[in-house]
Amino acid sequence: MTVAQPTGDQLVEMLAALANPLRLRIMAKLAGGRDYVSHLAREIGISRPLLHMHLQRLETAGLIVGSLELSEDGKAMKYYQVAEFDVHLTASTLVEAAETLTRSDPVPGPAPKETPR
Amino acid sequence: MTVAQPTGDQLVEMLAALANPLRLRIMAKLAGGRDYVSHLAREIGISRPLLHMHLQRLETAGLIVGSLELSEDGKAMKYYQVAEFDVHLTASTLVEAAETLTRSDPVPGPAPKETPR
DNA sequence: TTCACGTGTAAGGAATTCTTTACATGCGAA
DNA sequence: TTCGCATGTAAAGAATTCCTTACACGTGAA
Repeated sequence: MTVAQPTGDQLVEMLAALANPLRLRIMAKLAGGRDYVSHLAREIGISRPLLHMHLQRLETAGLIVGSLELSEDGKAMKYYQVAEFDVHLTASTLVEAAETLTRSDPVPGPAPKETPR
Repeated sequence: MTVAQPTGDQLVEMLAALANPLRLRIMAKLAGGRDYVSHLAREIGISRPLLHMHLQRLETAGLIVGSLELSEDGKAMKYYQVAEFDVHLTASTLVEAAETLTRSDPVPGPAPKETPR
């Protein structure tokens, strides 16, 4: 599935996933070809659990896809590869995205008032 | 100045700035026309100090531009408006961005080793 | 059996980010 | 002078995110 114009929530998740130097490098590495977790961790020079966490974040955001495969010598290998995506960031695309925001922050309730001194 | 293909560090900063529902709404609001801080805070329904911080984050990222102006009745008004930007997110653009990453995380030093049990 | 290498995940602390509260300034109008 | 509305910022707590350490399991080869 190709992500082009995601909803506001999806966009926020994607951007948050990409807004990290480490994850950006991970994406770049994977863009050069699929790889499995342990090997990729050594490539990049970080611990496997840490990479694992970042991979999850990227996968949840729909930026990469993982598949568990069995190597010839019987080992379980988890391969990841970049998903297809093409996101355009522009004032107008942000407006569209903001319209479909459901989550979180600004509670539509009463505006917090600033205590006048 | 129009931002099109920012450096890795700049991109991370921009994405981090946009990866927040509140700031996305702020961008969307400002895309509909420039506004000053207090008014915008009421519009969106958040406290002014909070908005102030988010605006700073957006401005630092180069996504908005602020200008302090004097209203006719002598009040200092800080107007913000969206900057021009056009960022394309694709596997290949990420690769380019990652090449110019200077900051932070993965220390090029020795890879942290996982204690074998 | 032990070692090397693959997987996953939980627990804890460090570091950031987000948010509120509170105080500071300045100007015009009542 | 006081009030309303504009600005900015500091301090403190809550909530997240990031990272390390440590444990779990499984398989093939020595």
